[in-house]
Amino acid sequence: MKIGELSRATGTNIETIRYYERIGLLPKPHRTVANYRSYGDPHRARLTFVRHSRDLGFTIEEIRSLLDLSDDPGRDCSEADRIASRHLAQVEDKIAQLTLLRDELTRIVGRCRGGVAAECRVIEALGDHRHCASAH
Amino acid sequence: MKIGELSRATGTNIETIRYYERIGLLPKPHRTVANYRSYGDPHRARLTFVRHSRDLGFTIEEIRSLLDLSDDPGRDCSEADRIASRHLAQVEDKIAQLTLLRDELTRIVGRCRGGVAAECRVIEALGDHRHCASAH
DNA sequence: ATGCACCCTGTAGCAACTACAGGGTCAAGA
DNA sequence: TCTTGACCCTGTAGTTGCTACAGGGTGCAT
Ligand SMILES: [Zn+2]
Ligand SMILES: [Zn+2]
Ligand SMILES: [Zn+2]
Ligand SMILES: [Zn+2]
Repeated sequence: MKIGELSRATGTNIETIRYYERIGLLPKPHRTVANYRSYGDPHRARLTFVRHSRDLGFTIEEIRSLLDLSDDPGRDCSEADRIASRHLAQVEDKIAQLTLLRDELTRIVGRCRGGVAAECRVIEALGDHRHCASAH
Repeated sequence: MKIGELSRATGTNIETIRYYERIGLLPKPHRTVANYRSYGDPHRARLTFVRHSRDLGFTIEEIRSLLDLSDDPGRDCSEADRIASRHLAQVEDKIAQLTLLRDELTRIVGRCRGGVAAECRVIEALGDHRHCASAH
């Protein structure tokens, strides 16, 4: 399989595939006589794993650890669990933080009654955190 | 006021202040004979506006527009409202997306029963989106 | 005079890509 | 046979919003 096919098969940008190879996340594939990259099913599976993990918000370094783990089938899987749990906690933190932000923004947006910038409550609120109802 | 004082007064890293000046978000301040930056209250207010807007998640370009608006007090403020509303909508989208992610991660993390990597349900789930209950 | 805190410029690094520029390869159609 | 177009290659630079130096200068106290 050439890089364009792998790209279509996994929904990954070609440049991204080459990027993953450069940073050592994907192994270097064989080359054809024309120096084209040539991939097999294990490459496809690995890239699918990477893309899916990225879609779930894992960082490249986390994915690197997860791949190391899955390359070593006899190892204890508790590290995978730890990485995923920590990531879940981060997502929960982020949701909490964005929820505060949303509430504050809702309040700010709701204050504008139209008119000129000098009297705009949105601009006023942005200039002074003391108008805010919570930390953020 | 020297840059260190402005930094403490606004809770902004010194390097960040110089960065904002470089990209034209803050005006160039006067310099002392020793070539030190010298700030006044309007600078402090502007930087406070910038930091608070950043804390609320606005991008630098959005802040640039908001500052342009507040520099021109007679202008109609509807653009400020539009920028803030659009940002609010983006935050809401992000929350929705992260909530889906959280649910999926919760499901994935809950599947691990310990054991070796070869049989780990977490690693299995990361490798195949078909194990997922929703899009993400 | 010497130490220390502070300031200066300019450049490079971070994450995770994305977008070229400038070239090579290959199969199909006129 | 020639050419067109789709594909591939490498290498580098851009994106966002900072942050971290390196290598120097300034100002005040001891
Ligand atoms: Zn308004
Ligand atoms: Zn606030
Ligand atoms: Zn497991
Ligand atoms: Zn999935």
